[in-house]
Parts: sequence; structure tokens; C-alpha cells
Amino acid sequence: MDRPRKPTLDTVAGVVGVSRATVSNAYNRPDQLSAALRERIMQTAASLGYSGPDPVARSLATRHSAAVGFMLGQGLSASFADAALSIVLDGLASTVDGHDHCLVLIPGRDKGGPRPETVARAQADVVVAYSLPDDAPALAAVRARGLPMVVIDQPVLPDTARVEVDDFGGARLAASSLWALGHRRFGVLTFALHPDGHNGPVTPERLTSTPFRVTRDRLNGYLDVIGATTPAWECARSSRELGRAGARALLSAVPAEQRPTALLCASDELAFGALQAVRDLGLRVPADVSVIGFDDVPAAEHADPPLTTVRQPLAEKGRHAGELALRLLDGGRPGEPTRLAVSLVSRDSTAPPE
Amino acid sequence: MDRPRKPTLDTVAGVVGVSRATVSNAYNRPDQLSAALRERIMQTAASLGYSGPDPVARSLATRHSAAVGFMLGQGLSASFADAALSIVLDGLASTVDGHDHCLVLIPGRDKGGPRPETVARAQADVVVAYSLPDDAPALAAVRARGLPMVVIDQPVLPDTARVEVDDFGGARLAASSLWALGHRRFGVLTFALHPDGHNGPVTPERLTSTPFRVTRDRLNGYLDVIGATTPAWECARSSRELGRAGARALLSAVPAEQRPTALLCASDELAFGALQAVRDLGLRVPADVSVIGFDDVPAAEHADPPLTTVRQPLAEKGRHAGELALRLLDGGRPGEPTRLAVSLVSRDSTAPPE
DNA sequence: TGGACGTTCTGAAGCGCTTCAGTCACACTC
DNA sequence: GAGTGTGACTGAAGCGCTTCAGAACGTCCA
Repeated sequence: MDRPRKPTLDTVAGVVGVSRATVSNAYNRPDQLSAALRERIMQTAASLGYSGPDPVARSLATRHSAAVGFMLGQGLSASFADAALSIVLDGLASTVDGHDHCLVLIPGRDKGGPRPETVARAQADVVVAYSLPDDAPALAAVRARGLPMVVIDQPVLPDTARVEVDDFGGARLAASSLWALGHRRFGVLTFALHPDGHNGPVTPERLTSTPFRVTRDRLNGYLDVIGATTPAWECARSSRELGRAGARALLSAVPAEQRPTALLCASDELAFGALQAVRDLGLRVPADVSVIGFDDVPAAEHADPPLTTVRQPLAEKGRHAGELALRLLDGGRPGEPTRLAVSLVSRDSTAPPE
Repeated sequence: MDRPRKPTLDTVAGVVGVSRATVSNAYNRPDQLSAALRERIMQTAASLGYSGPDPVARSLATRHSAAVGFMLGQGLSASFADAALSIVLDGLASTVDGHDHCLVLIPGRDKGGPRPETVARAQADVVVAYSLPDDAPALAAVRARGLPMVVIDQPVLPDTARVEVDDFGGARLAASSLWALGHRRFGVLTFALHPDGHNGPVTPERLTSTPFRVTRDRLNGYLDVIGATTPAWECARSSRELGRAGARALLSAVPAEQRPTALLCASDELAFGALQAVRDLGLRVPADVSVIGFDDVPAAEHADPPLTTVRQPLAEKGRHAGELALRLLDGGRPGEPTRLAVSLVSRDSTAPPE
């Protein structure tokens, strides 16, 4: 199988009878040569089957690779199942895509983000990190490579751009609204405090030592309003099924007269599960139990009943991260962290306790 | 801002006092040098802040980049919302990830897959194409670059590995089961026949000229059993909302006594919408209308009622595509296309007509 | 008519790494 | 002690492109 060697810039230059630099210019700086010559070069290239400068060689020479890396806290599949993440990614893609950049997904291992070796090999000019544990080795790996980085929902790292949301305030908002409605007995449903796959009641130790800023802030926001002794349940992932199980545990742990009249959920996905759990137990939302979510993913509006939730601007978060990434790519400085506002969206899953 | 120049292989070699080749070997072929020297090199590298060979330069020299490209038929956001795609990607990731490869997502434009320019710039050694139109320019762009390719759910392309599913047979299976139950009046819900955003009744012209193999096969499978004159509705995307609208149209187009007693949906997502539409009209599933899906995404089992559907092995599809990609990477030949089996999963959304 | 200026194209020096054919020193064999 | 290995390391030739400082050749104005 002696397939003919792939043509290169040199091949084309040779055939046309110009220098390699000129062919390169034909692709990258059309204003540097006459239109006629350029045309001739392009024709020859086409007839030779040359499909443009090799991206890798180009990247080596220019020192950038037209790709933004995205480090996931979880495996690809879990990521794809996460509606909030999808929206963020979409926002990111919408800013980044116009510039002919590709998105390199760097999947996380089960525990705490991507492996450092994977990060070391990824070809990207800038990477954005999304909801990794604060101490993820991948974060260090990026810095070791000297790549610019933007983090979403994560604590300050020197020399790093950041976009975040007021999770603490949002959680307080949710809890206060329930309190104002007259609720006094609560249950809290949260996603992972530690990347160890644990499902069960939240213990103070697990809460104080969590490396996940978002989880910590939301949980603390709730507890700040409704009291630290409120029973809380930790789900290993933000999934409907785990939320359902957790909510069931919360609701059936105590006699009916002490049962929570309101469930605060750290994500909509968890809240959907909670909705289901309430039905499973033959109870009604919101008459018997109010349920409140966090994120305001599109499905929240179509849930049964439509879910009251804390809205965070997910798409904007992604878009903003994209803009920051692009700016860093241009050699810009990280600048001040951007903090986006949250708001309460009242729908039909909350009401005064009966 | 005169930040110190990043150390390179040369820097390390200079400091240790060995040749560059040796440092390279320390990283790539530990058996080529003494353990002691290797150790010394690694130490020096660490103290210099050298984080391993630059991936781009390495790719140029070795001529491969440890990344597999994945061409999407749609924008990133639509892709992330697609449960079936997510599962396929997950399967793919699970085989590919162990080899320290990254996944480069090449997002599609609205119409028919990624732009050829984007493809030309993407850094990947192999690309997998998923449910693009048969005539997508991106496909040609990959071939022009001479990259190996594996296609999922797409017709044969010379020199291309392929994994596919028996969509026609699966659709026949679904239709036959309904027929056997006694149904004689049907409605069919399909996703896009053409990438033009059209929603409405399926016309014969649109059907025969569709560039989407999957759509064509499923639809033809249904019609093969239940007759070509069955009313069918085309949704621009495989979304719950569009399915709901389409099903409503199908169910209310005719007087009640001629109303379809069964709805055949080309995807589960569409079927979920149909379930909702039936309820919207005050009818019951399956007593008044049976609904059958296609794919068997996880949510099918938890739908209300649980959805009867055609199961295709999504994860395996992705895994297989990953294995093929890896094999092509090793210079293997494409080999025979793999055809995976489908099966009918009977749940509670189908029953004999009342 | 000569110099300043533009336009168009070229030569050559990299970008940071891999790899292959050696070289060198040393041990081992008969 | 000449021949044969063998393990450890190196020199240099690329990989395919970009880019920058010119060269070459007009053109235009004073």
C-alpha cells in the first residue's frame, strides 16, 4: 500500500513555482500577494488534493491551537446528562465557535476531575474549569503548563479569570421565601460534598471539609436561614433518581406530624426527584410538601407542578466564560471576577403549609 | 511583563548535561536509559517547572495527536440535550479515554454538520461522524485531509469504518407489534427529513429525497408494515415539545372515530411529547392511544406510563465506534461494517385498541 | 532623472519535539 | 587478544508550517 504522500505546502509551492512563504500567505494573508497568483495557488492546491495548512504544524509555528479545553468534573456521560452543564457549554460554544475554535472536552475521572497526564497532553490554548473540587490536581497541571485558565464556580486562583454566581445569596433567597410562606420544618437535598460516591445524611464534618464551593455555598445559604440542625441528605450526583431516594428518606424518617413541609434542593434535577418522591408517598405538591430547586433549567418550567426555583443565568455564565477565555487568548489580563446575579422564580411547587 | 520563557526539552537537556534525545527518551522510552539518569532528568525537569513535552510539537513529530474528533450534526447545545447522543458519546469516551485521548467536539452548524473549514483546522487523528446528512461537506473535508474516519448510522463511504443499527428492521418490529395487537389506524411522528427546520406533514417528495439514512429507514420500516398512506408528521428536531405539537396535530386532524389508535415515534423524545399530547387531549395511554418510541433511552423506563420502545444498544454503538477509531489509529483497515441488533422492549404504553 | 515609496515575493531562521543510525565504552567469549 | 555483543547515549535530520527582514521591480512626484 504505497499511498501517495500527502501534499504539503512545499509540494504546492514547487508545482506553482513560488516560494513556500507565498503559499502560506495565500492562505493566511491574502493581501500579501496579487489576487491572480493567489487564485493560481488555490487552484493548484485543489488539483493536488492539498487541503490547507496542517493544523498541527501551524499550531507549532504560531504557538496557538485554536482550541479551548474544557475540564469536566465527571465522566463524559454524566456530563452529557447534566442539563445545567449543557446550557453552560452551549453558552460557551456560542462565543467560542464563531472564531473557528474547537472545544476539547477533557473528561474527569470518577474522583475530582481529569487526570493530570491527560491535561498535560491536551492541545488547547486556554482551558476552562467547571465545578472541579478546589484541590483538583488538574488545576495544578494547567498552571504547570502555563496555560491561561478561566474557572467557573470556583475559588480564586492567582492569575486566573473567574465567573461565578452568588450561590449563597441564591440559597438564602430560596430559604427565606419558604420561611416567609410560614414553613418551619424543612429538609435539604444536596449533591456531592465529597467525590466519594456517598449517599446519606449530611454530617457537619463532611460539610465543613467539602472541596466543592458551590455545594458548600448553597447548603450554607439554606442553613443560614433555616438553622444548622435541619436534616440534610447528600446525593452522590445531581440525578433525579438519587434525589427521589433522598427525598423519600427525608420525608419518611420521622412521624408524619414532624415531616418537613418544605424541601430545599440544591439543583433542579434533585428537585424533580423530590417531586416524584412526594407523589410516591401519596402526598401532594405543594399542599403537603413544598419543593424548591436551584438553577432553573428549562425542564423546571414544564415540571409537574412547575417548579419554583432559583434562577441562575446559565447560558450567560458560559458565554461569559467564553469571552474571558477569548480575551486571555489575546493576551489579556484575567481582570476582576465576574459575579452574576441570581433571582427567585416562583412557580407552583411552593405554597404556605396547610 | 517579561515572564521567564517556558522551559523546553533543550533547557532541561542543557541543565542536566545530556542530549535532547536523552531527555525525550526519559519521557517516552524509559528503557533506553539508565534508571539513575532518568531520575535525575525528571528531578531537574520538575525543579525547572518543565511539565513534559509540548503536545503540539510532539504531535508534529510523531504525526498523531492523541485526540479523536467527533463531528456533530447539530450545535453543541442541541447535542447536549440529546439523551441518545449522550449515551453514544459516553460509550465512545469509555473506550477512548483509557488511552489518554481527548475528545474534540466539532460542532455542526444549523444545516447539515460542521463547516469544512472547522474540520480542516481540527486537531485529531481520526474522526467519527454521527448522524450527519449523507451529503455533508464535512464528510468530504475529512476525506480531503486523509484522516481515517468511522461513521455511525451512515451509508458506506469508501475506506471508512462503520457501525450501524438495523433501523429498518427495528421500525418494522415496532409496527408489527402494534399491528399484532389489533391496531389498524396509525400516526407516525418522525424527526427531520431535511435540515431546513420544517415542521409539518411528511410528503412523499421529502421522504424519498431525505439525506438522513436513519430517518429514512425508520420511517420506511413503519410504512412497510402499516401502509405508505399512513399520515406522518415531521418534526424539525427530536424534541419533546415538537413531538407534542406533532402528535396533537396527528390526533386532532380527523374526527374522533378515525383518530389513530397508535402513534409510532421515531425517537423516545418524540414519544414523550406524544404521551403528553394524548393527555392534553383528555385521552389515555394506552387505552385510547398506544404510543411506541425508538432508542430506549433511560427515561423511557420512567415515563408515565413506561414507554414501549425499540431498544438499540446505544452505549455499545459508541463503544464500538471507539474501538474502530482506535484500530484505525493503529493503521488497521476499516473492515466490515458492524451491525448491531435491536429489540422490542414492551412496557405499558401499548395495548390492544379498546 | 533620481530618490522615495509601494507592492509583491523570497530566504532562512525558527517552533519543540522524535527517531534513527551511529559512536563509545565495556564486558564476554573462545 | 581479536571478535562479538550489548547497553547507554548522541548527532542530526526531519515533522509542516509561519514570519520577518529584505530583494526586486515598478511607479510617481519633484
